[in-house]
Amino acid sequence: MARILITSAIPYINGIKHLGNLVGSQLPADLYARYCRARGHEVMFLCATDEHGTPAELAAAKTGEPVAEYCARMHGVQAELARGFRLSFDHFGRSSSPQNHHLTQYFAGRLAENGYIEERTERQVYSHADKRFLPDRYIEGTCPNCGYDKARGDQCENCTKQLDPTDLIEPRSAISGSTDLEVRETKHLYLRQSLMKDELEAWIDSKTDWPILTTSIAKKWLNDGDGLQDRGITRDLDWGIPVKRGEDDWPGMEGKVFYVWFDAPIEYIAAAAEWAEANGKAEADWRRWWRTDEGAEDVRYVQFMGKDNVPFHTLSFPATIMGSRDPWKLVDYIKSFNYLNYDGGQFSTSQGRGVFMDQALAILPSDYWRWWLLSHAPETSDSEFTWENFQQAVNKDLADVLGNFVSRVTKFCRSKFGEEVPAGGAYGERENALIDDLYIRLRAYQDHMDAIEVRKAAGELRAIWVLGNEYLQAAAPWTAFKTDPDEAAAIIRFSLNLIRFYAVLSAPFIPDASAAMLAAMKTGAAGWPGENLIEEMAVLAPGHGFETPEMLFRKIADEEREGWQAQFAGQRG
RNA sequence: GGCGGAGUAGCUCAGUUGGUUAGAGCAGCGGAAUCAUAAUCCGCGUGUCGGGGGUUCAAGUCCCUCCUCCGCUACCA
Repeated sequence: MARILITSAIPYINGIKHLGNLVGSQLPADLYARYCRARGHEVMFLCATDEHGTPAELAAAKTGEPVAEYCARMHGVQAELARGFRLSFDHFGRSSSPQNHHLTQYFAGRLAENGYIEERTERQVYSHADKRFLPDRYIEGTCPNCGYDKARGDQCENCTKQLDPTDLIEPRSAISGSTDLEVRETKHLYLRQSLMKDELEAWIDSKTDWPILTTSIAKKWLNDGDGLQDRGITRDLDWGIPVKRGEDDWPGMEGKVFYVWFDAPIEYIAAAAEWAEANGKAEADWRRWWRTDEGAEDVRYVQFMGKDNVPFHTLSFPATIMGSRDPWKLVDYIKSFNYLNYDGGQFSTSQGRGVFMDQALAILPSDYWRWWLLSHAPETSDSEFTWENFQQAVNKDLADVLGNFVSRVTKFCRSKFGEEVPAGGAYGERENALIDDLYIRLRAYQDHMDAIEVRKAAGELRAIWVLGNEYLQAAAPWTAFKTDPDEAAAIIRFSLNLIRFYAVLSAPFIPDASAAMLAAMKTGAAGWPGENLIEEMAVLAPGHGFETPEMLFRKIADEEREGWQAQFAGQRG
């Protein structure tokens, strides 16, 4: 029994996420959270929407909504989709919450007190037409290097040269197209990460068990060029958390807000505070997860994210926490993922390429997606979604191997013994041998889940399902029934117990199917199997009633797959 | 350009600190069975481990070099 704090990278509010986003953070985080709960650990699983920044303002402007309303609406949409995918957040918060306002301002105050904040005056491009300062990438113009006329202020996409907005010839606003631009001076706060470079490096070096993907990215940022750079943490925007020094105003910073990458990770903490408020808990109830001086000393904190988020989670956010010189909980393990590609290219939110969360749920139940995505999670390298692979894997693994096992056992029993666990006969050598095999694979499955090796865990779970079919095929109760009905009864009794066993083990991956299997066996979600699997295979005793379930998983037909291939070949409408 | 990741059977991928005939699932071929969603089970894998060179008694596994793909490169989030 341990206490495990789990956070998933918080999805940006701007639109519906695609399956690549889902498998990179929220879905594996949910798998781990469900597994940890099943093992009897106390879990706090938090996520939220990341709501601030220029893209949110622009998206809201596009729909004509006030940005706060837009974010509230989109938060609702994302929360509904999270429910659709059975993401078991203890709380799905919002980075725009009052709790996050308070905490973000608090952290800024503490950092300032400790000398980690510096005011710098810099020159940025202001657009009169848009009435806003423009981030570099929102400025377009002609590249001085290659002449490309849609070069962005940060980099030319044509010749890949890094640019400064002032380098551009005939610069214009990418938002309005206006050329009425002006370079203005503006004052911003910088987080002096460079002062914490050694401290951060020592901390990273102590994390010898982290994935290489995680530590190599962190070290690159620590040592690249002149080393870790200070980072601007404020912006000239309307939508965001007003810059304050704790409770106090910050002279000279009126009308400015914190930069999203400062306030977004703090939302991990604020989400716990939101959870407390939403559930009528006390302050101490959430602080025991986050303050090592208030009960979090024994908490293990695990973060899930795509590789693009690693620098912020290995450096900026830890710098924020360390710099506060408060005993806030630092992350213990960072599980990072590569990208999932779509049919030969990238998933793309901006281009609407690929399958998005709402579209996926409209096509098939969440378990199908959960199973495929998790069993193909891009852990060691980028991986690829193709419709053929999806169809084959889902049909074979879920319908043929698991679903059909449940079907053949329950239907055979119904026709020969009725819908209750049959009495008679006894488990023998064959069952003991299977129990030995199950035990070995169960241990391997648990080891992989403990290590958050998602694909390997999925492979082991599948192998456990296969053991049932192998057993049934070898034991052949349909043959035994003709000469020795008691032997057939024992085989089926064992098999019915296997269904319950599978339901328990499979729940982290396919929670709905697991619940359907338990309901069919008329049993509740009992605990995770212990060391003694012989007892486990006797939970459903002779006479225990069950229902022959409806088909657990239907198969994807070729015509359907072809239809979806065509439907998703173009851009999202 | 710099940094990082990847390139292993038709497909998707495993391959600890270098060590017996390089593995799994799917697909394919052959067989068994007929309880079941025509599902299941058994058997069958010589693939230049991206190319080349080197270290070693021994390399997919270490070193060098080249090629290809991808990501990041700090004001997108």
